Amino acid sequence: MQNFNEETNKNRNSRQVLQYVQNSEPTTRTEIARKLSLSKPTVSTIVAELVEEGWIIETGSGESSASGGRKPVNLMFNPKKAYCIGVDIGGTKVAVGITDLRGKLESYRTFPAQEHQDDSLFKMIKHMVDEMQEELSISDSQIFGVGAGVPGVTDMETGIVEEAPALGWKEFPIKEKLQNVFPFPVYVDNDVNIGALGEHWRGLGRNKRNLIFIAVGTGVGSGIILNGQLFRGSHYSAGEIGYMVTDRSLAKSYEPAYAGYGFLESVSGGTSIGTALSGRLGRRVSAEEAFELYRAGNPEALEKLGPALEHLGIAIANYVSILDPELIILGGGLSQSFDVIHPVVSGIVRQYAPKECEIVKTASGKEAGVIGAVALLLKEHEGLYNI
Amino acid sequence: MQNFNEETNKNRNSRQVLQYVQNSEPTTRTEIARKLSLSKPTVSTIVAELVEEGWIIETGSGESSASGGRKPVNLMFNPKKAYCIGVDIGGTKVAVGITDLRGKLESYRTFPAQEHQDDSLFKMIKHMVDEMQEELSISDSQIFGVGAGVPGVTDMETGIVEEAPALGWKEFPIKEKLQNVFPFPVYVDNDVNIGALGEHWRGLGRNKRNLIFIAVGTGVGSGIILNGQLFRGSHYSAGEIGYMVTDRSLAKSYEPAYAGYGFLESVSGGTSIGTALSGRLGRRVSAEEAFELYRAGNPEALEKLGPALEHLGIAIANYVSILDPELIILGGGLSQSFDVIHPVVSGIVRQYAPKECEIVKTASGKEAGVIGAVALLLKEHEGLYNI
DNA sequence: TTCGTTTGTTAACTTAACTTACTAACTTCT
DNA sequence: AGAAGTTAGTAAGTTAAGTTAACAAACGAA
Repeated sequence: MQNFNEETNKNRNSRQVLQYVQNSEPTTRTEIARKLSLSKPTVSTIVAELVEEGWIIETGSGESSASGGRKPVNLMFNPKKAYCIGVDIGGTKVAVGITDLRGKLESYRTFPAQEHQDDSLFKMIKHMVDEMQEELSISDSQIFGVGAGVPGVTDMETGIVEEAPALGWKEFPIKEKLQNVFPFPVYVDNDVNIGALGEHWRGLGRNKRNLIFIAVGTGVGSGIILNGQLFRGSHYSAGEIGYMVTDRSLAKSYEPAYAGYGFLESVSGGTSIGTALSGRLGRRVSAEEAFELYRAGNPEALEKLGPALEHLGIAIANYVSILDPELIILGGGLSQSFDVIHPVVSGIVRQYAPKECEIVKTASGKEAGVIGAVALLLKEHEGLYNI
Repeated sequence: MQNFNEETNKNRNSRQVLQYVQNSEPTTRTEIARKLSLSKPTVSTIVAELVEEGWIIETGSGESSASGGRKPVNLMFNPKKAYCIGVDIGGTKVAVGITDLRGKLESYRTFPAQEHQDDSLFKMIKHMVDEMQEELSISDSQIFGVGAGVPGVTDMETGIVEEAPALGWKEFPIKEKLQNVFPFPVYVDNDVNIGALGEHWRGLGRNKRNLIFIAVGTGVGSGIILNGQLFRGSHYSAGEIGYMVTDRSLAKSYEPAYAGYGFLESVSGGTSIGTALSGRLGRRVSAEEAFELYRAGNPEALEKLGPALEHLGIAIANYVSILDPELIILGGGLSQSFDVIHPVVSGIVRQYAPKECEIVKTASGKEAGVIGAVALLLKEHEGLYNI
């Protein structure tokens, strides 16, 4: 029974049990046996092993049922069995954190990205992690692995960043670089995918099978979770909503906001909104300021921002038409102006898409990137433990 | 070892072996053992069972390898172990066929849809199948099951057609109706999903992990295969490309071609193309005729058809931006004018989408619907056999 | 205190892998 | 032609990981 193809049967069952305990705390051996349709002895041996290894903790006995009988032993998942490192590399700052297996942040720190280049960056990351480990007295053997997010198209498997304009990287072997400083398994993906994973694991997308995370900032990008799995596409470029065209006539003459920018981000991205209004008003306006003016009913702002929001709305409606997701989560810098964006976008979705779809603003804070990176690690890592 | 959760381990391995034999004919016990990393004895016992049951046939011995040694016994999959019924219900005609497990059509016949309504339709289908079974001398016990395609939004699980305008159905329990006449497992899905499954199984999409099948006819619809699995969305309405908006300004004023029609099918669907040109020329023109005039360089046709094709191109480019598929297959009535459509569409995709994507015309014939329906049956059926 | 109930364990059995050791069949080298 | 070397497939025995059946432990209530 050693092998049914790379994965032993026992391991499967152990994983199922551990997963069940996680999702149904507190639980008992008998309950597990019933729910997973395994026999009681099987569950007992598996639980014994998991308790031995420290994945599961027996906590006092629970309540016996109405009709009497022996009280069950409560079983709880032990989220401190191991710790995870999450790294969120952004254009301006780098965030590093250590979480437990539940995604609870135990320690977190950031440093400016620009000060360091190439190898010095990774030494700095390692240094931060070492400090945090010391602080929390977590030994290397307790570390499960490293997950990292990068703002650019990334090949999960080779770990090479095809292109990350914000960092000036091209064909950059980030996984290798991280692996050089960390003696743990390393997983890398792009920042929007990480955002989607984070929302699915710990954010508003918990228990949703199909969701889209859209980050509207300088550019517009999105991560797609279908059937509970991140969908990356054939060339790791699924979710490039920034390239969506929402106006045939306009598309013929549009100018990319930056080289390599797509249509949508050129008409609805943060930079474009700012510059468009700046041109109209004759002074430099930031995107936030533009929204502020829009809220105040400034006519120029209404004139310039209105269409930008409509384009975004159409792009999202198109997403709904194609993928029929359960939930769309908006994140990124512009999600601060969700109060302005939401009515326009959801009106357009209702008007044009065949099905409705809830659209919400992300509830995660600054640490979302780090937690998403940890979600990536736990999803991809082929260990006993799995989200 | 009875249960690791609904599915025994043995069954998994049997299925893997059978699948391997199918895809790698002819093969041998030793090769299977190597490729699936199972031991030789294990493979021998599994193969013995499969031969006993008739799934696998031993054909003469093969060639021994370069360095000598005993000649292996060649193993072949037996596609005649069972037969499948495929039903393709269209607005104008109904097609029924019987195929073997490879999807080879053994018998096929059609009849007009309108002549029959409600229960009479299903009696007719059953009658046709009975005739074909007799002709081929296939007993009920050899029938694997029934797959069926319907032109409308269909809930795979309950088997209820939400709405099929072409047939005048609403909340129609088609699975139940078919189950009433057939004593075999029945699976139903909508026609574009079936088209996608057919292309993936026997068409141009073989061995592709991610593909889109787009049917351009009266309306525009699509089926999505991601990671080798049909993606249906949260409300069974994924792939509704007909609702995609490709022009913000135009969308504000467009009139649906029919009630419930989306933007894209209203500007690029077959009916709209015909009527648009009819209006311009002052006489009734069919879509085919419109393409004919376009090929001949007729200025009115260029003026009306050009934008329609561009809208379709943008919709497909948006698809590529979002899903990054490996292949897009065009089908439906208008794919006859692929020579006209392809240059426009692929030019637009190259211009606006972040990655390239091959776009081809379906190579399947009239029987595609029946074969796709069989593909659905084999995908969904939880038997030993699986595509 | 005793009885019914529920939890969890122990013991014996079953299944389906595995390993090791074989036979069978074939090629090639001498 | 016969020996040596190679590869295919089988037989016998072992091991892992389940199963069922029976029982001990713990508890509530009559």
